[in-house]
Amino acid sequence: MSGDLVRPAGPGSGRGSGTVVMADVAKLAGVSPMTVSRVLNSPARVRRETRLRVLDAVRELGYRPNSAARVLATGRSGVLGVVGFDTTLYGPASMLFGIEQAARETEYGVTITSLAALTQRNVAEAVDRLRGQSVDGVIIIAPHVPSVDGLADVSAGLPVVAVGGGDGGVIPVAAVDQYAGAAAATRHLLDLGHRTVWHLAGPSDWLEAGARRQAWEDTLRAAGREVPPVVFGDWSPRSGYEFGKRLAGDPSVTAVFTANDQMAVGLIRALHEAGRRIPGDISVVGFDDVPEAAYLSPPLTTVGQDFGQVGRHALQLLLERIGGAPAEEDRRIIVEPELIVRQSTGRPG
Amino acid sequence: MSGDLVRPAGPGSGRGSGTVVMADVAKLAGVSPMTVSRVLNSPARVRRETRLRVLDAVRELGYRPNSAARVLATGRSGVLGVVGFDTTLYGPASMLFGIEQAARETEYGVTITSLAALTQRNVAEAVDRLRGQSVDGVIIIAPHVPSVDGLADVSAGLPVVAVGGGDGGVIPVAAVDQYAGAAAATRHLLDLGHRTVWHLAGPSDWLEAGARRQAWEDTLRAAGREVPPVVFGDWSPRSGYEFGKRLAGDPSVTAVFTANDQMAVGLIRALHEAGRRIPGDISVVGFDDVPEAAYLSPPLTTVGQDFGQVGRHALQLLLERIGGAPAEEDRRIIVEPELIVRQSTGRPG
DNA sequence: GGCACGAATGATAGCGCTAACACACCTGAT
DNA sequence: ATCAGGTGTGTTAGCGCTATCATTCGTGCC
Repeated sequence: MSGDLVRPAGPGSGRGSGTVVMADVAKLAGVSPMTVSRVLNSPARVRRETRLRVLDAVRELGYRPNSAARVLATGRSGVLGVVGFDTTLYGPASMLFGIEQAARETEYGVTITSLAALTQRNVAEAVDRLRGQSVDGVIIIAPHVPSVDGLADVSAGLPVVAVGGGDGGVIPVAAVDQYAGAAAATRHLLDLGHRTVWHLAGPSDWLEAGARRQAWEDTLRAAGREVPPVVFGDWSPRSGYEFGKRLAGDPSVTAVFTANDQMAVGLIRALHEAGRRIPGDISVVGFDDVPEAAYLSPPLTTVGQDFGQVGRHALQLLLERIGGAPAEEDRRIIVEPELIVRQSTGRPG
Repeated sequence: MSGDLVRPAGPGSGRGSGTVVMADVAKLAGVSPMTVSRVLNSPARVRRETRLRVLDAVRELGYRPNSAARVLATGRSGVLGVVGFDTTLYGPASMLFGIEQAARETEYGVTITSLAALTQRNVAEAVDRLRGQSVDGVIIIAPHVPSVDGLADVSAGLPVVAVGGGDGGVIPVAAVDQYAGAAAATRHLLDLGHRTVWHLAGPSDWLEAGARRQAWEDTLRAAGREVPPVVFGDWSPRSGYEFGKRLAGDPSVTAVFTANDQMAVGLIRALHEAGRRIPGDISVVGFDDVPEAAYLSPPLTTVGQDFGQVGRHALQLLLERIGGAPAEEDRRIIVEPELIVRQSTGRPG
């Protein structure tokens, strides 16, 4: 402390009690700062007696290491970035929660950035912003075609994994098997005896929506059934409602599969308003198994996804990468969804 | 790495993962690092011509400032911490989203920490962890009695605001007027002609749940009505369902107010199963106005809260504090909720 | 008893950035 | 010409921590 007449305004400038730094601990414990650092980072390399003395000093002074300084010195931050999109939707929100939970058990912090619009540009920018914050890795919850496209360039040198409906490719992905879930839903309706199944898809540029739509179509085709025209909703109950109003007048419709539960809610509302009974007149299957699904009127048959598990897997993939695992080609973990049959589906007629 | 030649990045956007630092930019622009710093932080102090030259160099090299170094030098991080709890619930999730949205417009980043259990100890620990990450301030979404208690000590020297149902006190609070919302809901039912109103409350240690319960009780008392026994749920549809099964057998029950929409969904399900009609036999009011509320069967009368607005206000309060506004003044911003009458409520009998 | 050898600790030098001051260089008034 | 006062830029010295090497000490060995 030579020129302490002029102190740049550091964190907690002025107040003596405010900032306890490593040197303070070192002095109190009668060791060098380096030893304090070692005690905190690789305790095994310090003699037991010394270590205890240092830890006592840490406790007595209430010392907390300054992470910015640590980052600067090591290049590692202990923080992961998560890029999300519309985190009020049940899926993304659950995903975020799952990741945060999983991260907590590993001593990693989580910084989020959500996007207003999912353009490739935006995603690139978000990743870059996170890079500026020295995150050790990034998880992208952006099950969106344009956003995942060409992500590889963006991530140069920074471990990145995607989560959700990812098509995979260059970056590792943890996801639910959307195709299997949607196929099961469609087959369930056919097995009940419905001649064919209508589908309200999610936005066409969402990967998950695409996979569900494809599975629905393939399943109908494989069974030799007619494939009704697809309609694209926007995940909202309102879009389900509008679709429902359109379908309600068509007596040939006996089964509908919507790409998420919220749209199913809107759909069912419209059908009810039109006097159609569920499942008496029309069967409905959703996707997600939101907490309310079991308690709707009628309780909704749907496809359950374990978001928490996907979050954990995504984290695991990311840690592999951070740990310097070979940038293995096409690494991915797929979680199987589960068809949950409740009372919104039944035999036709 | 200091003496390295700066790879003249190819024509395209930098694929160069080699870290570009300020000195590189300075060299390329033919100025000192300090000038680069100035261009980035207070552009007005640099001559226009120089500034443009520097910005060109920044672009050409794809330079991104290292935030850790900046934090270390300035003591400010440009990152806010958010302490959350069970971010899958609609309220907290919306809150988080609102805050993140608002923060994005101010160039602040957001780091979240969610808690498994809301004890005072945990909250203190979370705040401390965030402090270690040099956040400039903290927003606590923890509408929970024990967690807010004694938060003042924890936050010594660090700006902290609470959001949600906060009772206020030492730390500033942005919140929805829970009391007014619940009072309006209860009064609505009385105005329709119901003799009294039953209530399914939220967990007793949530501040919001307490305020809603109190308003319900006060409103009944003020109207000279009998106050039925309170039952405490856990916000889940299941707890609403169980309450509903209990109430279904009692023909004297004609109106119920549940502390959130999810519980209302469960409640309605149980009543339907018991053959009670809504609102014919029993009227139901929820709280939150989740997106599905308008499309349930029947569409749910509920109390809408503008979480986005609360998030923005919380951020505003926090920025006031960070900007060095005079401390504790029992500062708070209250947002008025809105009763949204739909079809789950009607006249009794 | 002198030597090599490992374990424990200390000294030094940055990580990349910015606050504060120092130093040009330019005006315009004297 | 001379000086005050500005403007634009460079220089220096850290922010708090850790990597690296240097140093000290104890130990075993021939």
